[in-house]
Amino acid sequence: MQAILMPRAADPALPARRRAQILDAARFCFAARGFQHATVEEICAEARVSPGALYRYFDAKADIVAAIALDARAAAEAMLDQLSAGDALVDALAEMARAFFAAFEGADSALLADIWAEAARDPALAKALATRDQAARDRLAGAIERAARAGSVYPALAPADAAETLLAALEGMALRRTLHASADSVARFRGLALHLLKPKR
Amino acid sequence: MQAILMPRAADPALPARRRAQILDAARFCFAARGFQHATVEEICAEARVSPGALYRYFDAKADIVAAIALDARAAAEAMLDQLSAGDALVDALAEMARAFFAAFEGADSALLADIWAEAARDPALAKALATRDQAARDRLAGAIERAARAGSVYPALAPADAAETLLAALEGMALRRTLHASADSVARFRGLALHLLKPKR
DNA sequence: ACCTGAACACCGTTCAAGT
DNA sequence: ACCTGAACACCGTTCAAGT
Repeated sequence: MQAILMPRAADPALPARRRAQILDAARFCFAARGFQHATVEEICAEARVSPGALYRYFDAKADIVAAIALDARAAAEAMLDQLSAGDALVDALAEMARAFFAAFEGADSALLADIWAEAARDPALAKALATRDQAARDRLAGAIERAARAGSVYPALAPADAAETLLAALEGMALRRTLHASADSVARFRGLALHLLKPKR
Repeated sequence: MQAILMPRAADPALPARRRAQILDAARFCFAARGFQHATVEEICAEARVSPGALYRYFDAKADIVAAIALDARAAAEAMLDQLSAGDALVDALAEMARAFFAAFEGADSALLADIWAEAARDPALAKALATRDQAARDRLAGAIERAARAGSVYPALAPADAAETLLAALEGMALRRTLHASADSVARFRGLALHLLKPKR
């Protein structure tokens, strides 16, 4: 009888597994049919769960969106972790730009804009993004400062300002690839970094 | 009888008037309740027309959105027309940035991101935006080139590249204001223009 | 020609019922 | 505890009927 009133805890890893299962399905559906166009029903079918089950793990479709949006940006920003080696900062930045643009290419191109659109109307997502962004900015500013101290670059701006300006340009260029799918965005970003950071050679 | 088969054309200005009436109402509703949150029913109530009437003038809600998005950008980009006076190019650019940021402030902050999100999945809007954007870029590049020829700036990049980079940074900074409502975006953009254009003094 | 408004289709979300 | 799936509420869009 106690066994009924206080049932043994079922698989404690189940919630995490279900979440992953749903997120995977959502990623698939968003990539296939676009971000707002994919329906909860489709996600459920792909994840093989009922709507009721989905809503047990996420409060709303927007939450799924937010989780995936954060993941997408985190993956693209992970490049910034490799920036500690101060020697070839500009090359490392160009590589980061390449990775960032690639992350939001093709079917995912709408995702970048959608993240901003969601953030503009969802304070919780905006806050989560801001936290992540602050970390990215700090890492970039730190890399610039170290390189400057080592004498390998002569930044035209304070490290924090240079970092913010570079990230803004990166974001803007990524968005603008929607209009003119210019293959030279990476080169342009590299050129900007070059002129803002003025490396030794 | 002919009068019935071929009725005299009613007020030929009516379609334009109705469109303006609906767009005004939509602008009001979007500003009040946000962009995706405003319903067609609300817009109809505000414009004092029935849904059927609205759909006579617009094929879909997305078209209303697109029309307003284009208008908003056009207004902000109109600043670029004042750029022909080559003497204080950097100051003029800073003023343009201020106007651009102001256009997408507060309730309209989501609008900027929504424009990009819509463009990413609506080729027609993307094309319209691309055309407008090309014109803006050309005007900016022209202003830079004239200033360079006059010897008042010494741009670090080719005019076209400088223009594209500046517009990308402008866009990115405008978006990033969603995260940190930094009041110094204008100053930062001015700093970037300064370093890319290197004015005489 | 232009409009109305009820009806339709669709989709995010909930909840009573199951195991 | 976890899940199902029918039902609900809402909203973009259409269309038969009016003038």
